[in-house]
Amino acid sequence: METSKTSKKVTIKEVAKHAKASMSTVSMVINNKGYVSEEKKKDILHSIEELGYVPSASARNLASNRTNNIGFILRESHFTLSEPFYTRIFLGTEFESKKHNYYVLLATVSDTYKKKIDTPRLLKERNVDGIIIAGKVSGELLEEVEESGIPFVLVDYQYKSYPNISVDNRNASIEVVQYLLEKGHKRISFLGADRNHPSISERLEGYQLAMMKAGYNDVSELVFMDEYESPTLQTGYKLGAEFFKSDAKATAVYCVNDAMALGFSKYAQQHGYRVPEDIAIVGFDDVDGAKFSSPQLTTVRVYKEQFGELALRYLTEILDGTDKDNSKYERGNHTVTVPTELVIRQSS
Amino acid sequence: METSKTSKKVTIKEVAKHAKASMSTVSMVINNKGYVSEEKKKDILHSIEELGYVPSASARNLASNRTNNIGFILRESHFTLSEPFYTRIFLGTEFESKKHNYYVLLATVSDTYKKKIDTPRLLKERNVDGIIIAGKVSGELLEEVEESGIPFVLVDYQYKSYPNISVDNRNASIEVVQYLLEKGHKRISFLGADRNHPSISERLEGYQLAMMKAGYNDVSELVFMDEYESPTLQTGYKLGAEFFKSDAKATAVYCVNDAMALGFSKYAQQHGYRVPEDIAIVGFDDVDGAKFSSPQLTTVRVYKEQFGELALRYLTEILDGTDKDNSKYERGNHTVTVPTELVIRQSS
DNA sequence: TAAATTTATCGAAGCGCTTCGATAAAACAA
DNA sequence: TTGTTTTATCGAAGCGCTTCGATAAATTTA
Repeated sequence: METSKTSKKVTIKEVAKHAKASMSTVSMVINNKGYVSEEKKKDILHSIEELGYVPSASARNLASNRTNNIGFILRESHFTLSEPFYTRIFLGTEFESKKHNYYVLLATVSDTYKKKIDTPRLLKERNVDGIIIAGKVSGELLEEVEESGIPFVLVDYQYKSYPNISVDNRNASIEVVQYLLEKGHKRISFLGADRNHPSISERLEGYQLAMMKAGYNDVSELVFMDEYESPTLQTGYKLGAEFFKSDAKATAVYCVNDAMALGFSKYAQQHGYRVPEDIAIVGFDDVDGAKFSSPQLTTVRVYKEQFGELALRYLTEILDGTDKDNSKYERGNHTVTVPTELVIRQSS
Repeated sequence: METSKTSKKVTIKEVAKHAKASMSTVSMVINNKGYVSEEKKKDILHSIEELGYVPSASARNLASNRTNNIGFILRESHFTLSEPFYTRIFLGTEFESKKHNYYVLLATVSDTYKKKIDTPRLLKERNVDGIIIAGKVSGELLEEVEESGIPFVLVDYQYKSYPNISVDNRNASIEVVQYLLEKGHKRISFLGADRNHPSISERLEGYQLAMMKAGYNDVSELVFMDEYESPTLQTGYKLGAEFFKSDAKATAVYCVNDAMALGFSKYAQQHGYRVPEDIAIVGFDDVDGAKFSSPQLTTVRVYKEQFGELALRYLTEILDGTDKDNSKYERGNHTVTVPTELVIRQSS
């Protein structure tokens, strides 16, 4: 690409003149649609190179009535979490957006979302073609987005039958249990929290399913849930106390996430239990801390970037109307599932 | 605001008709410029409300030759750091951007930036009015941005005499040393790393200055630097070993950041030194971990969100040409300084 | 009181694209 | 061969705004 002599902006008109074509033909080449002969196309492409032409986003947007922006809505507290889970998802979206020529506009919403008052600007101004909503957000917001008519997908959260990208929680749980059974564990506990969170209940279901399949029909005394707490390190620690005081007598614990696993592990070690000799521990998420804990935590890895990528891809498919092929979506037609991987480390 | 009957988009034309004014007058009201009588203004504002008019971003941008976007450039690795330092700065920018009616476009660049190849799309397409660059980035990138002619400011990094927002490192250091002296410490050590990082060398200078003022003219045996390492937990741990083997005999250590402080603290405690009884420790940054460590870390708090806010504000001032009043910028005319706060906890 | 300036309003051009016919040549069918 | 359909190209309208004069009334200045 030659840098043009003057730094004046090159327009499609000049490209057209240079390539001895009409503006419309140039436009067709740029957008790769309509009928253009190979020669003409080559000429035009060449002129574009030569002149260093870059289309003006605003002009295209105005003319085509699209914005080329995707909104990414996230709760503020989720964004600044020290574990960069959602940050990574956002990054994945960012990456993928380049391929599809979208810009991603981030909008954080407060945890106490109020309809009409806190409406993200990008929604109000309709400055996006589609929206990605990550993590659990207020139902009011979801309804507002739906009312707007702007296509959207949820990531790592489910609500009604809105399209969403989710971790394959059930299968991941089954895999964990099977792994633990193969390791020779007879009694495997489940450590959970907040029952309202879809991910948690799905993980529990997967666990129950796998246990049942292995002949354990009643796992109730093996399940430890702090149903009204968030799945944090503290909750894990607390449940650790309950666990060791109970007569669960499990030799392995499957924790609903890494934070809880780390909390549980801390309790265990502080009270003289060796990990994994006395008690094996498996977590979920594969946060950074999992690899650096001692012992290093066996866990289910979730590919966060991929999560964001998939969300964007799914959304663009909806936007481009290439969403026909629902066959590839695994659970029903509104959920896309991202695979996980069991990462075996020292804690099991 | 009434929701219009049909969900068809309301344009400025309809507002004009409704308010019995011309499009140009409506435009002037929206942009708050030119001459418009109070009554007319009221009418127009009323019509805007009534029709639920929201200006089309693309149309304004095309007509006014601005984009209303601000680019935020960040190294990818800085974005996914588990300590959300830059993430918070970004968030601050996001917040402030709402007030100024800008959208923030994030562009992450790889750590091995290659000119022309890795040029962020928003730069190539010139889809921003101004750019914020956070943290240390490749000089090539900086030059490319400069060449583009798009106004920019650096955040938490300095390069040549480009406009930047920085922590007031010198004064913060002085405050730390004075605090420690008042606490009765006679020998105060400094723990640092990577000497090329402007922040680190400034903190060292501040330390030296304050010590000198207190009558300690030669602090060389009190300073521990791993000049070619990054200021990480590991580096802090390593320097801990050096420190206790040396004959610095300091009773307090001022660490260049929290990560190092935590590493140092870990070494100290593992080797039987009590914090703060045997050795007082002060960090820098006030990361989340500082509050949760044991003992809780005394540190210099940096207001990350404010950082981002200031950057955006500074940039908009440049863009709007309201940058005349340089008097408020403290060190020279290209650096804006954000204040810090000493947070006293248990480690000192 | 006349001239100059400020205030108020409007029409129209134009920002740089996309897209909708119109037109015609080339390819295919009947 | 004649009619259809497909391929190729172009001109022009128009997307929704901003902004530049033009015009004129109101206000200030000389």
